[in-house]
Amino acid sequence: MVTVPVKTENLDYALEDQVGFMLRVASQRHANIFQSNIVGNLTPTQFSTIIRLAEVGKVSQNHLGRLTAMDVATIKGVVDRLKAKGLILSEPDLVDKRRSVISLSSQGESLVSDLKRAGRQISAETLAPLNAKEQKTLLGLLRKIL
Amino acid sequence: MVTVPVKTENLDYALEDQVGFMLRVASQRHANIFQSNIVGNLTPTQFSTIIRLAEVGKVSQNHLGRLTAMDVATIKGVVDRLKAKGLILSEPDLVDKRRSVISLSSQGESLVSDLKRAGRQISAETLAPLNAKEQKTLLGLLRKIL
DNA sequence: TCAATATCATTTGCATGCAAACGTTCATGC
DNA sequence: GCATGAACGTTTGCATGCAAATGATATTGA
Repeated sequence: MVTVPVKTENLDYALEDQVGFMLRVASQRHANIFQSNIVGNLTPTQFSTIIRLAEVGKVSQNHLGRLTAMDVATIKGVVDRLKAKGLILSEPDLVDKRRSVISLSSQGESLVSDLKRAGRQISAETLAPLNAKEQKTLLGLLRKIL
Repeated sequence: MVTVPVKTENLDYALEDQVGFMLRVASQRHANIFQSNIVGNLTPTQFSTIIRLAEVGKVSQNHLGRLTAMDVATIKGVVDRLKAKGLILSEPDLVDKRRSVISLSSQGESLVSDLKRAGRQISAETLAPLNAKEQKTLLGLLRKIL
């Protein structure tokens, strides 16, 4: 009988079973589904920004970033592009001179219900491989690791 | 008694409950954990590339991209940066002149077990809010929507 | 054989996504 | 009142991530 030394750290590491890898791949599939269902040529972050603005009305740019889980640099780029598309407005805050107040334009407002409809379809399609119970379970578990 | 028309598409759309939004936020948290645990200043895609190369040895660049769920343009950038760091090698394929054959350098090889150890830690920390059963459930459900 | 097709790698353009540094403005506490 | 620190928005730099176009090379099927 002999004992064989084994480097345990080299065994059992399957990249495709790691949560980070799976999150990346799942995000890719979702992005595909998003792109083929979305209206108005919006990206996922642009979509989230419009939806949030529809909920909260006027809000400062950085606060809008926090409400949509975006860095200050990221939300700035998103806001710039949505402004260029005419979907949102930005005005200086007269009380706090540091702030820009962001809001939906009427053109942005008119997109909201179509966007919500598309959003529902996108979520449904992404979760289509799961039955109703599994869908709830997945969302519940994902919520715990945010 | 009157009936009231309701635009159903405007009700019940909670951004934070959509699978795409949750995937994005979960990926952000994972990226944070990754960054504070990884060795050698690698990014997640660079990490995946090294791990896969350690598994498969020599492989063409595009095939390596498929093995790591990366677009041809994305894997090219990752390969370029890993080459610049001296962790991988690329040589022309003598049989198929279209191909570049990618492999780990000895410096890259020597990183692998530390990377796997870090990878295990990163996955564990990401999943730490869940108990063992929940972790298995989440990974199983994620696998179904890839 | 050889034309149609597919694959490989590259490049460009656009859009996240984050860190870090910066100047401006505001709020707090002494 | 006023210094300290916090928050706001901007900019730069780096790294994904994908679509689309391009040129070179292989494969195939008639």
